[in-house]
Amino acid sequence: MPDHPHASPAGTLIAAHGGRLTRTRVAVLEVLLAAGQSLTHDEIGVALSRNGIKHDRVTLYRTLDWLVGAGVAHRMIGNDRARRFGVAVSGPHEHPHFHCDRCGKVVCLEGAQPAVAVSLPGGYRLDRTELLLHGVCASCDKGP
Amino acid sequence: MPDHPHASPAGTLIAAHGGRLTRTRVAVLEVLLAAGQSLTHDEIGVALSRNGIKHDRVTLYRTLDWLVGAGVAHRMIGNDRARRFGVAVSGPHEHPHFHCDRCGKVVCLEGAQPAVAVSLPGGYRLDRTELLLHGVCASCDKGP
DNA sequence: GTGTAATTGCAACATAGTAGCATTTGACGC
DNA sequence: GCGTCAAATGCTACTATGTTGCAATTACAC
Repeated sequence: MPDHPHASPAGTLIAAHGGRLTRTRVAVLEVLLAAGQSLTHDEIGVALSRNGIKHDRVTLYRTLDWLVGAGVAHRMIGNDRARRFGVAVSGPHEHPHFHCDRCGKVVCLEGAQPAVAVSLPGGYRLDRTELLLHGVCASCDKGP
Repeated sequence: MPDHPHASPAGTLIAAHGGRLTRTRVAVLEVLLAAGQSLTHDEIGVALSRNGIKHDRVTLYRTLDWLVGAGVAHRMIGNDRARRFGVAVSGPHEHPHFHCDRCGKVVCLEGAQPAVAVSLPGGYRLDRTELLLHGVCASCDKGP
């Protein structure tokens, strides 16, 4: 394992949120940073194993919960009812998502959330809106 | 139990889709029609029991699958990662949904989906967009 | 180095949904 | 009405996803 974990971007990010710097946290965050897209617990677990990081299923869940609580990562629910995690790039999570109906991949779209005007029933209070685009991603569209 | 199941709106709807008219199907569809909002399998199960309809958990899943396959009902995933079912009122499911973050209730909003312009990465193909509004519903906002 | 509270790892539990298969039953022809 | 038969049901058992409790370990402050 690297002997200067504080030097990595992941380590810096964790320290900045007052968390203890542990093997699993650094590794998970590095996976998320490298992925550039949302991943399920399972995909993250596989990536950790590939990187030679021994870990427990529960620890992974708790690590991700901590990352979400610290505002470092965000969580969303896919059509397959599995939660997906990604790094929270810019504060509140106010940008559209694209969900590939073929492979289940979820990517964050860069453009800001377009303002939408919807009439809510009386008494309802709106906190935030989430725009989800469904379709087929580039890699799935090429291959069969 | 009623002795003329074909006479009910639920019975007519089922027959129109070439399905067999069974106790569970009629009862489930009646519950959905009466609800006016999306329900989880569990909520539907409770409603069935209240109506004195004996049923099995698996049968309920399969009944709901059939209803979705026949285009009579639609399915969506809530933040609690449970599937919710509702009657498909108007063909494709192209209207916004409101999700109450307090009680988890999901309601279909009547207004049509506003057109949104989002730039998709190259090679991505868009099928449909889903607009999800998060907030607190009227009944949750009143009571603590 | 030592103390201590945050993390981890394990086992058990919980919830949502699916699969296989024997039994029951709705629809249809008679 | 009565028999036939595939569709639908009701079991049991299983998978997948996620959570809880608790004892052992470990990062960090001193």
